[in-house]
Amino acid sequence: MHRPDPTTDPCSLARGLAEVGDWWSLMIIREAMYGTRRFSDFQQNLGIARNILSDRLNKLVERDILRKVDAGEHGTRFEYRLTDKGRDLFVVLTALRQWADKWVFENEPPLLLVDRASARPVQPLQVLDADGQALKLHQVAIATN
Amino acid sequence: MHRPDPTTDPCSLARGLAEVGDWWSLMIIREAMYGTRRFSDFQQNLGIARNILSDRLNKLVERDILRKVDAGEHGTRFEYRLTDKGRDLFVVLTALRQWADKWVFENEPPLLLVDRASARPVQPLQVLDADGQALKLHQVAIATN
DNA sequence: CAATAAGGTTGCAAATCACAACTTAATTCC
DNA sequence: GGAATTAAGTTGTGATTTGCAACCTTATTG
Repeated sequence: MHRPDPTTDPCSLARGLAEVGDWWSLMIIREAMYGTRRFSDFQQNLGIARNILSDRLNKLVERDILRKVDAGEHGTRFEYRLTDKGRDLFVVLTALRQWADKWVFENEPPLLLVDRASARPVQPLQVLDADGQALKLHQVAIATN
Repeated sequence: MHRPDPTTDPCSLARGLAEVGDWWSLMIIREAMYGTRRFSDFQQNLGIARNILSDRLNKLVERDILRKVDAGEHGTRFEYRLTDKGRDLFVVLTALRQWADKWVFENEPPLLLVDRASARPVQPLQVLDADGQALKLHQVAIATN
């Protein structure tokens, strides 16, 4: 990927993509959100090659999205857990999930994201203005900070 | 990318990723949201190789995220425009943008997404339950539909 | 004390990507 | 009205990244 150096790109979208915008990274993050923590479990649940998994886990740890924790006292078993930064990707993954629910499955998704307490589906995400009004693409602009 | 065949994966996240989860595809979609429509303009604004751009544009058209429109009557000039499906990715890109604003730029993003009418920044996206209460990752579950 | 499991690393073949050059058709320039 | 330029690609070639399988090392288990 010889794209414009993301570490100097002023667009946060590009910077975000550079950190997590990769098939396996996102699948690992999804899996972590489902509760997976161990190398072997990621490997089996995702069917990913071990070297690729190793590489992605290291990168995600580098970027402070996962934390590598010693599990079992002897330094031979580890857990990879989401950091706050990683956990915050929940909104992003939810947005993509909802998009695909709507457009790929045409509103008949086989799996549904629900509120654990009430078992009712979560609301569709919306971009809101400062007064809480939903905004469409053509109603927004990019301003310099 | 030898990942589990996304066309049969019941997880909409995986299906969504298979459609747009690629650096260049997302940058093209971002660019399209900024108003870019022509092959040459995408090429120059993104600094992407022409064959890769050609490939990604074709795939995005295939997937009904962009529409290829004849501009100028003679079939030699074209425009690539977002479809409704493509435009709906606005929420996804906004979620990622906000995440990077917060975590990569540490709340000092150089560029800001604002409401065009009031020039005030848009609200941070939140996953809400059916009653409008914000939900955290650990409060949700996946249910079969 | 041999076998298995966890968590990797290494080597190699296959797929993907980037860059540059070429193509074709229309338009503008002189 | 011929020459140069622009739009929108396609093709070829080499570099990079990926995937798969095999190997390694340090516990634990039987």
